[in-house]
Amino acid sequence: MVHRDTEMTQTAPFPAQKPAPLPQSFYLRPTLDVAVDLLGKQLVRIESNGDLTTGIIHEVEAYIGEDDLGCHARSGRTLRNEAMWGPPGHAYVYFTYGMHWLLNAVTEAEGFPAAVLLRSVIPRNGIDRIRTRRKPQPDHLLTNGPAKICQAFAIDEAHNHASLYHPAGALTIRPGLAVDPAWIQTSARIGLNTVPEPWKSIAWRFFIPPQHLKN
DNA sequence: AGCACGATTAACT
DNA sequence: GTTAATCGTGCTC
Repeated sequence: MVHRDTEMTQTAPFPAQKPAPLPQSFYLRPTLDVAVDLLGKQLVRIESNGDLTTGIIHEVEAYIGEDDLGCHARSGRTLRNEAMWGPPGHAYVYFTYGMHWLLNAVTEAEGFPAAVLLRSVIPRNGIDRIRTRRKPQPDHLLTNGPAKICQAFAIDEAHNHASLYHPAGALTIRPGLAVDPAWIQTSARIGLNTVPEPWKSIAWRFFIPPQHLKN
């Protein structure tokens, strides 16, 4: 299989030069720890034809258990949300607003529903492909939203339950940039408009302002 | 069976 | 700042 890339600076073939995916054990930890540690990591999409698209994760949110009234698990296990009860390190991809897909990484032990929503990445490889999939706009607006990521990386229901740690997987998360803890900011989670307190305001959103990641 | 709404986005005033 | 788009899901009747 030939791996192609649009970056002029890319010389060695993928994945030889790329680090191995984060192991499943990375995700088998408290969700808040996983969320913080996902900042600076690389989201890596390899399509069946070898096309490579990657980006640096810099904004995430944690959703933790049935007691978290902002989490889809609040209404119990259903066909839609069952991936959150599954093994850690797999994808939970769901459809919302009648048109958008959103990507989460499942965390904690199998049987406990929790996940980290990927809200924003900075494109690294495959920017031309991202520009094609997204509507024309400035680069900094191409992947700065959870549904934008899925559109830019061609992620949909086919990836629900998929492993994020299998080296040959279509969708993996791999080591990326070193992160200075001082860069990390927190806030309430976005879009939980009708969720009761304290869940609406709890600071389970973690992000790094993009200027820190200009490497 | 019907209905309100969503872990959003883009376009609009 | 506001709002349409667009439909699967979960809740009510």
